[in-house]
Amino acid sequence: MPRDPHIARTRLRDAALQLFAEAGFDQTTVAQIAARAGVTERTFFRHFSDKREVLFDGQDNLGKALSAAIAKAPPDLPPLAVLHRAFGALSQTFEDNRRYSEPRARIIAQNPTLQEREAAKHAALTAGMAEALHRRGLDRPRADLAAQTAMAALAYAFALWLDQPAPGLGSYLDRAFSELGKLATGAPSAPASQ
Amino acid sequence: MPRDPHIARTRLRDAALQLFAEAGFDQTTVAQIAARAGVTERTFFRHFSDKREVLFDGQDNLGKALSAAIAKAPPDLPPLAVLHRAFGALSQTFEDNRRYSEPRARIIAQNPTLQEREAAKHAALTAGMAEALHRRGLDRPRADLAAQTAMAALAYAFALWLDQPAPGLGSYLDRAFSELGKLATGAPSAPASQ
DNA sequence: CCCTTTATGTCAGTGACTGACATTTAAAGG
DNA sequence: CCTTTAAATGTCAGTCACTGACATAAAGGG
Repeated sequence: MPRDPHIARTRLRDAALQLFAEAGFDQTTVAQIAARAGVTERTFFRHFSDKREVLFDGQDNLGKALSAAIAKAPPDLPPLAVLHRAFGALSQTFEDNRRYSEPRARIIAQNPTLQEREAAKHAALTAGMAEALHRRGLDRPRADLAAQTAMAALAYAFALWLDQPAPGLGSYLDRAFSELGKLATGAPSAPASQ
Repeated sequence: MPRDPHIARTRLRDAALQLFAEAGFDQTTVAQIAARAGVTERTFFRHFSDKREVLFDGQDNLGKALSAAIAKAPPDLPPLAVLHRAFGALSQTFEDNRRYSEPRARIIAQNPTLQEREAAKHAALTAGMAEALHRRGLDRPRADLAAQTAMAALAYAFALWLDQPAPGLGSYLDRAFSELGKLATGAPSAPASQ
């Protein structure tokens, strides 16, 4: 058997993160990343489908974990409650990865094409969640709607948590899902925070 | 003053739509689009920032119209109701453009990078709506959450309407926003439609 | 008819990404 | 210990999206 592909992959990921942070995404070439990782440009593209993808490695695992958590939830729970619990079950994983999430978020914030990729990843994650809900017996349109709504709540909570880790992602999630119910009936002119 | 740029732009848009439909997005080169439009490749990139963007021409107008509709809504309306009305006000425009929406949707459905761009456009639209809500006095977090929730409802209604125009986009919108309220409390195992 | 403005043409160049084929590595089998 | 073998990587040529710099052409005003 050949050399361990995990080594090259990890080195490529680290090299890319460093270079993007140092010089910016656009100013960094794939050749530079490969050189720092000690491999060839061609090898980079064997591990990552394109230059952006190196920043989104491991998203698949997240999707699978979410689907599993959704499948395990009690069968008579309302859809949004199912998703709320699924997010809660993974909040510790997010806490553990905060070290990587932070610089990554800074890089992505500075480049439109990366934001595009992130939006697509969110959409894929959402579709996976909707599919998991559908397997529980919810019809597809409602499953889509619930998944998208829950992803909005997650993004809400995640942004607050990135800015200020204090009470923990779990608390922010509780807050976000609690806000959801108030939107249709709540005060139309709540005091602007900014 | 020089020749009318609108002519070249329109010809490029039409040529691209034709070629994408005939041969697919990946199999079509920008040089081919430019040739069919009777201009140079360079001119294509002066009108559209990249190859994908030609399929999303005019999205800015949509965003501006939405922001205007949101600003005009009665000040004491709940956020989701404001967005529901704003969508309704533009539903006729969507009906008028159905001829283009349909082939466009088919092309986008066959290419991941185009779906990526669409996700990004949705995100930008959502951000614009949230900004408009914020200008009405809603705090930013709640404005974001409301905008994202409403976009989920719009996507829901739009998909149903693309599949079957029958009762009109307005009716589908009413239905989508009505479903929203039921998600948190509704039946967990509604009969699967498929 | 000249001058200015703006759209387009021309051209050379960079860098992302791919296909085809050769080469190396590490483990399994004898 | 040597051979075999499959997976991982290297090499190389090529396409195509996209860009910067400079030249040219088409209105429209004076």
